[in-house]
Amino acid sequence: MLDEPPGAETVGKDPEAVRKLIEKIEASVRLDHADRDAIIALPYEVRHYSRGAAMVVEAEPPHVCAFLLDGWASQQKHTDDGKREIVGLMIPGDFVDLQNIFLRKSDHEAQSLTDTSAFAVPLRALQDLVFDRPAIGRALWIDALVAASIYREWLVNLGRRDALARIAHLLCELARRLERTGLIVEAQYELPLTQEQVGDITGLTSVHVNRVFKKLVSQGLIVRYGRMIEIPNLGALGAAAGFDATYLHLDQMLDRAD
Amino acid sequence: MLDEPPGAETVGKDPEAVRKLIEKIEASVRLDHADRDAIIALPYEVRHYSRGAAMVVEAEPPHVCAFLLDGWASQQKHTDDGKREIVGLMIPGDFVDLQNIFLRKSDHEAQSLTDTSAFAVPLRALQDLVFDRPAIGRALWIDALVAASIYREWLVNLGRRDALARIAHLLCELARRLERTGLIVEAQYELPLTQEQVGDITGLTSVHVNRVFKKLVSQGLIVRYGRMIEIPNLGALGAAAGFDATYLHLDQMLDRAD
DNA sequence: CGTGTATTTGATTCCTCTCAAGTTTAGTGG
DNA sequence: CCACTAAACTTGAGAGGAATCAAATACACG
Repeated sequence: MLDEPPGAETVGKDPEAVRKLIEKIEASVRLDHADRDAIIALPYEVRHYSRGAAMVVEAEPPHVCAFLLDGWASQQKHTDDGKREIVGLMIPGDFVDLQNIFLRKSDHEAQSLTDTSAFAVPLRALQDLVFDRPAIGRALWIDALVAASIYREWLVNLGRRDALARIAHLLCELARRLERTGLIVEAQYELPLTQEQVGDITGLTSVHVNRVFKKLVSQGLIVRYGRMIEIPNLGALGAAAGFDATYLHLDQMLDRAD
Repeated sequence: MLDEPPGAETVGKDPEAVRKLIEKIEASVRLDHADRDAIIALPYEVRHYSRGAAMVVEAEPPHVCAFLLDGWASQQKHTDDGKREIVGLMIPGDFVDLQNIFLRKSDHEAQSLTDTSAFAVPLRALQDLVFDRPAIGRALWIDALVAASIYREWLVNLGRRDALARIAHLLCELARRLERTGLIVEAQYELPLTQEQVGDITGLTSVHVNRVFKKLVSQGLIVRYGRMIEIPNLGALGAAAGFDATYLHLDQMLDRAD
């Protein structure tokens, strides 16, 4: 059905994956039977991507939108002299390419940061769903707008915070986002990013990221076990970061009476 | 009909304003008669805002979405220690608060940078329009997604470019955006921003912005007459900035055959 | 024309980068 | 299962770009 890019392997159907997508959408809007049936009727494939595989290719017309079932992915752009900036992170439960749903070509690329599996839907089918099923359309709007809100907060992070606050802020954000997916256990989570990638997110070099990590550890704000991060006191880390979770719009995820 | 915030003055109806909104939407999608009638039937007010007036208030439930008819506006956020970051710029033809259309409270504030006039529509009416008229819904999706694309490019700007390239990039972007609105005359446009505001966009101090401006002038990349900026050679400035206009998705603005 | 705002300029400091090298970890094949 | 290798992490020294502090000049507005 869909062409298969390198690094991706199609594994076919999986009712469990459909259930996860419905659950995700129902976190922000109320669906009726027709809405759920429309999702169930979506043409789709579950795909596995190996670490580092391209999920969205820049300057190409996007054909597929992927809902992340497992693993992490990133959006990134490059300057003309080859420097990289990671402009977005996607974790399980996020859409990888909703940003391209109505655009003719992608202004960025997306790749998997770990081995990932995703629910891939042809763009055309998703576009139709947005207009045919208003409740689903609203959920996708909300998802895209929250992603934009995160971009705005990252702009503040890069523009107005020093290196320590930037990294602390990133760690706080990930803690709050992973919490919702149940990926936090005893204030710990795995951060599947190299220090170079953390630098590409925060506008720093990997050398400086390393120094800041050590400083965060020495101040007792985090504990590291390999790539596991423990945040013994999220409030303290948040204070160091100037973190305020409003921009994550977590309240959108509760049931809304309208 | 709508409550009037301080600094804003409602001036009532204006058929010319409705025409401009329709024109803007028709730049990206094809509308039929019913679509146009739905826009004409929108409840709205034309409002004037004086320079510095709040157009969107942070943490408050947004009630109105404004389409900018004249003047410039900005989106901004603050760190907990009071530093400001301007995360978005709106020029005539942009929506001021589309980012909040489906969110319960705003994560940022918006204010006018000059005296402005805007076409203000109650959010509820705009939400209904998105679902009742798919063509209009698509146009608003595109607008929101292009705004998000600009956020991504600004992230690259802050994370990976030095001061000179950052400011050069901003000037290139504005040149291309203003061009579409006919606000460029003989490679010149008015930049209604103080150097402090340019610093708030680019993550720099006003002192350093001043020095970079002088450097851009001494290199012949720009000429300044007060707040008029002349770009004698957009290609040269673009090269200094590493500017690539793809992210503005200007091709979305042509007619699309689908 | 006075007054507050914005711009300009200089001197100094410091945060982060760059360059360089060593160490640890993870992955691979014999 | 261990040796080998590449990638990732760590540490140090020195350089540099932008911030900070301070003050003077230019400009807009009532």
